[in-house]
Amino acid sequence: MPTLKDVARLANVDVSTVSRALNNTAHVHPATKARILEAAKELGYRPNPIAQGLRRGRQHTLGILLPRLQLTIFAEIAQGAQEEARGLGYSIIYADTGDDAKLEAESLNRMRGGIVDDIIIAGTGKNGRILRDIRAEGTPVVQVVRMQEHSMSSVVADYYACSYEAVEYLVDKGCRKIGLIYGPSNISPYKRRYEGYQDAVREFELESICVTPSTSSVPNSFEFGYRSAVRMLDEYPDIDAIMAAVDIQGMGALRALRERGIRCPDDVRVMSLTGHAIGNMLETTMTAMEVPALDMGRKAARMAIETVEAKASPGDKASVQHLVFSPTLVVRESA
Amino acid sequence: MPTLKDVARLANVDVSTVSRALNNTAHVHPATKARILEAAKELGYRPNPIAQGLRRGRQHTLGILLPRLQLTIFAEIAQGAQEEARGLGYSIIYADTGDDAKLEAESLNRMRGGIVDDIIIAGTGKNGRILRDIRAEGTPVVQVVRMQEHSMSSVVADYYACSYEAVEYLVDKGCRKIGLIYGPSNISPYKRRYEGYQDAVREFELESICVTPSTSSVPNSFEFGYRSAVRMLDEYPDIDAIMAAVDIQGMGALRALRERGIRCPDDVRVMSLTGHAIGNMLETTMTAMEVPALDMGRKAARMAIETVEAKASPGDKASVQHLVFSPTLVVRESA
DNA sequence: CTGAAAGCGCTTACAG
DNA sequence: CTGAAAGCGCTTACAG
Repeated sequence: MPTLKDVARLANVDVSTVSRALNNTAHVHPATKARILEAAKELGYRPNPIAQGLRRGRQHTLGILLPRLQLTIFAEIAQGAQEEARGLGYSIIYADTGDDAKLEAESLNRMRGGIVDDIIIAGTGKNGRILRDIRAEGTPVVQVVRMQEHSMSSVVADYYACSYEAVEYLVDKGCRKIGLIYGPSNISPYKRRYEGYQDAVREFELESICVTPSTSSVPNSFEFGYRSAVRMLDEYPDIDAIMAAVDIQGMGALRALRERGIRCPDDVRVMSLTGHAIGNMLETTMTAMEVPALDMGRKAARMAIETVEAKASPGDKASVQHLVFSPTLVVRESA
Repeated sequence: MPTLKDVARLANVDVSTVSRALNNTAHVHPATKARILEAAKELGYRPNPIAQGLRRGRQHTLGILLPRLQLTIFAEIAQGAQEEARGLGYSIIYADTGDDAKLEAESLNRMRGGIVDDIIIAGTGKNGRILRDIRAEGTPVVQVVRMQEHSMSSVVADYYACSYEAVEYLVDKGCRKIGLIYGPSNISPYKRRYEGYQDAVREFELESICVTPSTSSVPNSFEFGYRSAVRMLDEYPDIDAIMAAVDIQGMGALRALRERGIRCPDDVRVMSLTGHAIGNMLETTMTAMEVPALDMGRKAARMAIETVEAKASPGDKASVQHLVFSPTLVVRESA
């Protein structure tokens, strides 16, 4: 790969002049400039971003840490973030943490120290210390989907409303026995969904039916939804609605119903509390409180990048923003 | 962030000694070493990977370009690659090309020039020139899923066998009118699936039923599968099996059947030619030729990284490998 | 308008 | 065993 030096030699000028000509950072005599541009072209010169980054102190790279991509809202978050980052001239360094605190810490530590300019994370909630250190080092951190640290910016959906409004809708449809499939309440969205559900249940004087499978499995999964639904159907044979925290759990519930010959929505309604694209691609399409995942990803990226570009001081509290997206009820077949 | 210089000052030695002590790259007097380690610890020193990369000429970063992640095999490819890369001490720079040649070229150009050490790509097939240039610059390129350039390594599945064996299976089940939903044949997996289908159809003396939707839409999508199936059912009312190139198309086909009250598998069987995780998470679980996507991602990453680590010379043909994974028939409900 | 110098943070021959 | 120097490829005050 040719370097600045090679171009300078060919054009018979100093490297600094080449740099200025190529970056339009100072007046360079038109004739000189022409010579330089031609030399650069001839050699197929392209600046080394690593060297530029080291010198400028900025890599134009955004780090993203997500629990997993497959069949979750995080795939759309990642896509939105990537689109936005690309538009702003940033690359994405992506790490899948598998919701494992150790892997997450490892990835965070790999990212800090100059390799990324800013970080977007949907975290396990167990590395607050590292995150705060990173932020103190001057790297903006934006939390997406999950909001665990109030001192750092966040882009989330109103998970409380997702639950509450879903119950309202189901009650309106005549349901009185509404079960909730959720997940560990140390993760903020699950917690908020649970709270919204409990408040609504109290409000409408319903029985609270919350179930998680006995065996431990990843909450954000088909298996988890399926097992939760099976248990619910066993313990509450007269249940008339199942709300799943996320789409993939809802798919598990639909499968459980099908296996038992229970009709949906006729016998039991099923609803996803945070739907995204997949709800519309099923045999029985799924009614859901939809969340604008692509937009959330875009916003998070923009927020992170703007903070860097504004060179906000590390502890600048004014630059901390919390964005909350409202869900939209999308009625399909399942409820 | 503290630098080597800061550590050196605190420990009262030269930066070079600190570097040697921290990297275990030469004998350093135990006492000195202890002092240095303590100083490093006290300051919370961590090496700047960007500077290391510039100096060493290696970034320990792997670039991955994929058409899209959502609901495709590429999400698993990405995950496998990421797991493997992590294990080998590499980060991932990820770019979603949306199967757009321009975006792909843009991403490739952003990645070249030092930011990544190697590249994994499932490409559009339209940037062969850039890929060859990148390879000539010394950056190993591994093609995954799609194999467009014979001069570069690849990790793919045997798509021909996927089709051929699926037809065999369906014929064995008594099917005689088997339709194929596929995609643009300038993309190698679609082409191979088509060839396998045609050969099998000829072999078993069946009618060739290939349909694509009139309106243009992304082939790797639910919509595409749905529309293709609808058209097939209209034009061949006595069809008894539908093979979909990919899972998400198969889901579209299942939906089309459901809407028309056609029973699956009783009336029409549905099969995916390259199944992955999702086939098992549906109301009607989907019979598929399964492809080990996670493994393919892992292998591709390992291949790319090993080539870098071996410092293979750019044009070293000996380092070009083509890996082909065989599919496995997984019988579920839909066929 | 242009060159020479310093420096981003690190590593690695080269002396001693 | 350790320091001083050069250099990875670039940018940017500083002179002129």
